[in-house]
Amino acid sequence: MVKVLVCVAWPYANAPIHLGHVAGSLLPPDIFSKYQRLHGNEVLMVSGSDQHGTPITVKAEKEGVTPEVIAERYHEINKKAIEGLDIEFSLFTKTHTENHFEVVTDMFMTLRDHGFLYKKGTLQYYCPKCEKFLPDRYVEGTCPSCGNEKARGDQCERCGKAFEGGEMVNAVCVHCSTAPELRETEHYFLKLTAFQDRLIDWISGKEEWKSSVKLFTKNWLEAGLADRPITRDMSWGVPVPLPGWEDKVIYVWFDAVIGYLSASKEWAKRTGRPDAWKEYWADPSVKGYYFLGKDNIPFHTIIWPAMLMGYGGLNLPYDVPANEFLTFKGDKLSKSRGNSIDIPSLLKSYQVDALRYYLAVNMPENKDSEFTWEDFETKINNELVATLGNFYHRVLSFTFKHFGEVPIYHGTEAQRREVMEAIEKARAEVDENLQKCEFKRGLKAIMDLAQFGNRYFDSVGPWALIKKDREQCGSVLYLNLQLVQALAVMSYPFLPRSSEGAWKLLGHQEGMLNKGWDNFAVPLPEGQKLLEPKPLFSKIVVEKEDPDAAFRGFESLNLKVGRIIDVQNHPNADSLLLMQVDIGRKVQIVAGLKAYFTPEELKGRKVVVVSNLKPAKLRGYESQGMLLAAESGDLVTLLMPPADAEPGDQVSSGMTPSEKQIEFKDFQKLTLKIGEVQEDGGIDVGRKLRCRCPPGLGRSKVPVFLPSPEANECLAFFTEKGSFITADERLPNGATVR
RNA sequence: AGCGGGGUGGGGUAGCCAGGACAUCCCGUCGGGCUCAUAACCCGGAGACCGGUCGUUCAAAUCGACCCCCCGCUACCA
Repeated sequence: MVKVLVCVAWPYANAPIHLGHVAGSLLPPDIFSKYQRLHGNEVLMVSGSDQHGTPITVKAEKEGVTPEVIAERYHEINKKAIEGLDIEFSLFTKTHTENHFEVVTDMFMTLRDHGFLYKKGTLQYYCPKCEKFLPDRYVEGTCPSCGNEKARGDQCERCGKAFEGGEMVNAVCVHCSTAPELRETEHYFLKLTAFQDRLIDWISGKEEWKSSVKLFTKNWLEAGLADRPITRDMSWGVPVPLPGWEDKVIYVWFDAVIGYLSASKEWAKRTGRPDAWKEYWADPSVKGYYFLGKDNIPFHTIIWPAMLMGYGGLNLPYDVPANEFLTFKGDKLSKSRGNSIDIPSLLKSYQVDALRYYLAVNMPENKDSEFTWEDFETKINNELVATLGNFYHRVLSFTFKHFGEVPIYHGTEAQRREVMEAIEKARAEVDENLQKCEFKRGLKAIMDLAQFGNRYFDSVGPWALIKKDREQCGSVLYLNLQLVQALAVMSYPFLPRSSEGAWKLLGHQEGMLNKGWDNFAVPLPEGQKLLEPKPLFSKIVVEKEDPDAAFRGFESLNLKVGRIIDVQNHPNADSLLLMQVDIGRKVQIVAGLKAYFTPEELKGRKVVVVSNLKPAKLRGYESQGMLLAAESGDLVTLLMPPADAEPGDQVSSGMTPSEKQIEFKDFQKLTLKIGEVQEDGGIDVGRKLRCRCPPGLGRSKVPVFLPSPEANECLAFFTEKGSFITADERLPNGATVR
């Protein structure tokens, strides 16, 4: 019996967790821990909600509530979702607790005593009336560079100039409009640079780490570490435990990783053995596993180890089996089909084990994987139900019907050995892979055994034997039941419900966990009464796709007719133009068109604008949309709205454009091309496509939307008045629009 | 554009770090079998010149160079 520490990345408490969290960082440690417990090992598995930091205060301000309200709300939601998925923590706590504050304080003070923290002063705005330092986003003033009167503390949103302390003109506090004064404020910094060499040494010994994790860490270390500030001027967080620092808190990234330790201590207190945590942290033979997504790697392979080195006496991570991401391209479609991807509604529609199976079999262990409803449906129905579920059920129901109990075994040892060897082979493979945190392979070994079971059942043909030789039939069923038992035990880490279900149907009184991992090889007690079996898994039906689904992607774009009012050169970039465009309201757009147009050519032109693009700063100036242009080699032309179009007209193409903002990268995924209208109403974009458009298109070049790059159908652009957007006749068919 | 990861039969994947005999497995597909089982199960077939080009080697999916495409982060991408 050994002890194992399992640490799970702390979900941030400003939103509900989604399937990506589950597949990436929650399910893997649960499988691992269940496996370890089945082996009789003692597992301490901890995590909790990461509740501090600015995103939570911002959300709280928006809703007009305190940060606690937000942090607690999502803590509860997420805790429930995790429990619903049968993921069992020793403790799933949160960071806004007295215990956590104490542990963070201890870490802070110890690192400070050991000389790994130092103070550094910076100039920052201070409001004399509110009597506090103002975080950057709480200061407004006039930008000295572009004259924008609504510039914020650190940077002007219009021209993007970054301010040094005090550069902004007429700064005011956004709360009370008092002019703030500049004061020197101090912050603590973690001396990461001091650990660089030790970390490099430590990493080099990590043969068992995934190559991606190790390589990423190595590159980061070789690029050189920088000391990082670990305190901030705000009030939501862990207070800095020093006199005179009452208005500051510990930076969230510093406090959150300490959660592993504080949760372990909290767990120990709760179990009534306050020192029990040391068994997992101070005994060098105990391995600590940290499960997280790839975005979190440096915190667990560099920063947290550095903190632990600086603190002293505690174990560093043994393995960090970080996963990639589970993505959902079908997310939008899923909503239109009445399927939602959030966990509570998934749990309402599908069995927990079905979800766990799909997420495990599709786990992003080595590269991003994608959740699709179609794949979900086929994997559940054709693998989980058809292979494993069917084997359980055909064996249990046939035996129950004809014997009602575990039959007596009259067969030969050779016959028994054939089955036991298959079981042993699967056992060895599952052991080998789960110990290395290779979950997909482990699951595959289980499914292979289920397949062996089906083959075996077929080969011995109990349905024929029962008519000829009841005794012999009982013997082969006995061996099949033995396989069922082995599968039940082995699959427990992945599929705990059905596993225990099968275990009970075999008539066992004692719980599986008590019996433990090795028990699946033990002979079943002959004569043990079976329970009446019912199928452990059911097939699922995912609703049919909506016929318009192909064009839903177009709805994510909110296109409007605009008129360019003013154009200036971007003061700070070679290729960018800065323009004001009327799209019913006035927006500023930054476009990389300087090489193709002069400001005079553009002024006054009607254009097509993506109006719901998420604003972004380009070389400092905010761009609140984008002009659609077609390009082919050196030829770049703007799309042309029809004569009757007015600024603000919707280019809806008969769909319902979304009001939601679209990320630029998502916009880039859409396929927009130039095509030529054919006699028969089709459109040639280099190859011929059917066009989903109303009549009235002349023979001309037009922009079209394709549901996918390979689609054979497209949608032309037309306004709410029904007139078409066109494009320059010189463009070749298939030119791209962006 | 820079950095990292990836491109393997229709879809999804293993193998690649430690090159070598028929390129793995799942799904789908085609043909057959069975009828205990949730039209589930079992057997067999078809289907891949392992993104492209060039190189190293007796031998490359596996090593190297260059190029193309996808994904993530970063950026004077809008």
